Amino acid sequence: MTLDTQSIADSFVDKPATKRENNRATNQEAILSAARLVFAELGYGGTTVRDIIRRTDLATGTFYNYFDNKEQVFLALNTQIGEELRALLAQGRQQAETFEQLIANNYLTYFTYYANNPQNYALTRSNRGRDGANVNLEGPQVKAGLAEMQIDIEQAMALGRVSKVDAAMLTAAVGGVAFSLLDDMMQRDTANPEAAAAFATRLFMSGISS
Amino acid sequence: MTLDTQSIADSFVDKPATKRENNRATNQEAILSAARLVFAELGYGGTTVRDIIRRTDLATGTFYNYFDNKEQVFLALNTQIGEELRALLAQGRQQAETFEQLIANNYLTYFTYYANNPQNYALTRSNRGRDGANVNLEGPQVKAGLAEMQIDIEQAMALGRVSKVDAAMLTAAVGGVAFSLLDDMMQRDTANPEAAAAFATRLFMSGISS
Amino acid sequence: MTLDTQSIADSFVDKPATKRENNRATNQEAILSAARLVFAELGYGGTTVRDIIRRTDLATGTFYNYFDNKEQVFLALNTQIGEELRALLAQGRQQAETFEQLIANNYLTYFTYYANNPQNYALTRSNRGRDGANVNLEGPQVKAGLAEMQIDIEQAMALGRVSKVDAAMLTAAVGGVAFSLLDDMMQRDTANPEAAAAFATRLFMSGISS
Amino acid sequence: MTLDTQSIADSFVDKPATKRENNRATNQEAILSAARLVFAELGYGGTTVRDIIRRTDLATGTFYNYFDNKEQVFLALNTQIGEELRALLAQGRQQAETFEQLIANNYLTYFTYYANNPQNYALTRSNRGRDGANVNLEGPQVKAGLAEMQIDIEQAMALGRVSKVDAAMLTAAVGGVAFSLLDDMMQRDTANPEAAAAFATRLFMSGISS
DNA sequence: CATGAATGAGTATTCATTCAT
DNA sequence: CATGAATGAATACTCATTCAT
Repeated sequence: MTLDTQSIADSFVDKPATKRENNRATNQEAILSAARLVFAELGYGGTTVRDIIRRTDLATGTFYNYFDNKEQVFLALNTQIGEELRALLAQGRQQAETFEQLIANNYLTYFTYYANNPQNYALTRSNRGRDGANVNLEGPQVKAGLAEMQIDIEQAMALGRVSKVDAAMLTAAVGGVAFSLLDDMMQRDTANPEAAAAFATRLFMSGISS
Repeated sequence: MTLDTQSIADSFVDKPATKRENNRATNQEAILSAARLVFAELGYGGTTVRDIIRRTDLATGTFYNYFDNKEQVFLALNTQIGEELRALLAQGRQQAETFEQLIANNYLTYFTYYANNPQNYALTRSNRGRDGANVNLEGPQVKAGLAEMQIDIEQAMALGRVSKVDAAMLTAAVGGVAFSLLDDMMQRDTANPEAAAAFATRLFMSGISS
Repeated sequence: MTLDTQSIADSFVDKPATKRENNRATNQEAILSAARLVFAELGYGGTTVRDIIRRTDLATGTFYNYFDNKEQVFLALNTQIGEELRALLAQGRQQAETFEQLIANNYLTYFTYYANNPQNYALTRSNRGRDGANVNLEGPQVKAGLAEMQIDIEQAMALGRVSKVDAAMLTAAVGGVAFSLLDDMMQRDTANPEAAAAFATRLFMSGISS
Repeated sequence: MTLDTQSIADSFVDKPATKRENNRATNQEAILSAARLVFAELGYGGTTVRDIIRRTDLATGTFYNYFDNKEQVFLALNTQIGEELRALLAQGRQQAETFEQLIANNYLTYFTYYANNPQNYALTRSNRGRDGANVNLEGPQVKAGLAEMQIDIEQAMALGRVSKVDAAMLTAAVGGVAFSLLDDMMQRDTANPEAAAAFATRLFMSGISS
């Protein structure tokens, strides 16, 4: 976290960060960091702004200098995770030469990411906004990620690397398996991303018939 | 549901309910019905008891003559749907002679049920607040349903009808595909349960490799 | 209790109690009896009409056929105890030939009554009305009892049986000692009305100077 | 109380409170002051937090910035009075050289205190709901005060200044007479603490026999 | 900008009382 | 008269947000 802040500050090379700017970045990061913990613990609905600010050495009013309300912090947090993860996934797809590699890379990346960031897993699982949207399946980041994957899937179909089926359904299925196997993996005593990825890949490549 | 209504109607013929009993049943149903709508619209966390009874011509206090609190109505609603659906699914599995039939029957039953009960779909998609639990994946009814399915899957494996793989993972995958294809189907203009079921079945039987 | 009801019914000799009249007396007594217990347990403020009726096999609505509200039952209960006790006290005073006897008789009667009726003691201690009145010291029954005692005290003074002091103060003091020694006695493991009465009598007759 | 006010005023001179600190003290006092009035009027049970805050120009939520609930304000109020009074009483006993002086000092202090603070008298007379406890006789402050007095009484007995009797009973009697004579005094047109104290003292020293 | 007290709308729940049956 | 469900006013308490310092 210190690293992040540092690097953000460093990027203003020309006009070196004044004390104030530094504080601004620090405070914002402090709020995000506290929010990540609290959302993971109490869930979105159960979390209050005061819960977040309490885990900070800031005052309640200060929160509103950085975010409009609870939803915005939550969004920022999810955007952060989403972008990070989507970048990793896209990279994995680009390096794939076969459809199987594409699938395998993506699952391994996905399961490994959360196995290494259980904090973010908990956050992802705590989702829900006033509108009843399930961020797990419907959050803007997830939608974006699935849309990107669907494009690559369609491309693979066009290239004949995979039999032509309903691309939307296939994408949905890939996502659904990802979510459910992730849950299965995370509630086991020791997470085994490789096993989960292998299972999912085999399923998509050849099914499970005997 | 049609059956229920019918049997209620029948009971008026044989043993006419007193006006009071009648009223009691009517009110209970009114609350449940209103709750179904509101939960679907606002989600579990976003729903207040007042929201529910506002959609009723009953007084606030009356709510508490029927349910202890918001959670209890939600539970009642989900139990109702869950039991109904699980019964249908179990029946479908029992009638299956091959693993493919088992999978196919279940998916068709599942997708058809929600296609015919969009109201219940919306409810199922609304979720829990406080504890961050996602009813879609973790509600007691869903858990029970998946547990039942896992038993049948293990049996199929024991009988050699399907290759032996990690039963928990397979069950999770079956569930994940169900949820994600359901979402995909429901947000299309016209739901096509047969297509979704066929897609899912083929996926599990032979994968999608070209 | 059965005796009471019986005797009330018996008093209508000419027009022997119909089943309904009998029920009316029975129900009223059932409510009073339940109320006595509940008030003693929960205090006046903590008691609800439903608490009372719950200890009865009557329905909520029935309560209002017998009493206007909680306060009225409470009043009825206190009136009952008050009249009973006042009668005993008056009798004791009438039999006294000296002032000492008067004091002694009254204290012994008073302490003995509550020692034998701890239920009523608890009730008496639970007092309070919406107006903040302390029934212990200010309830109408207590006021009446003290007024009666004051008359006898004034008479004793007129007869020269006791030195002339402010009769109101003396009456208040007699009452205050009664209440405080009663509390002291009731919270001991075994109540000793004789000891308490002896102490109080000696105090009023000759003080406690060495 | 005069002293307190004075010292608060003094503190403004030396270390002028910030406007915020000042306001905080003002609000706290406003709540306590309003509570004193309302409790006196409606009794503890009859008082609601809204009743208190309504007599203030503060908002409902503000109450909870200062006190956890109704009970806490009540406690604060009683603690305040109790400590003040107990200090005065203890001082009076320490200055006494004979048992008569001890009794006389205490009664005079007690009656004078309430004669000068009728507001506090009313508060003291208001009482507890839920548990049926009578603050007049059983509040923690009163209990503490009586316990302190009992110790001094036992000491006086040990020193032979007063005949040995049951110390608990004697303490209870002293308390009972204090409460009842206080009530008697306060409901007269003009309170006469000296007369009440003289009466009580004489009673305890030599009784009232002719 | 930071602070943290003040605000007051909002929510769950209770309970005395009424009234149709 | 008995019943017990319906009523809705009332209460305690929370929390997002504002704003004077």
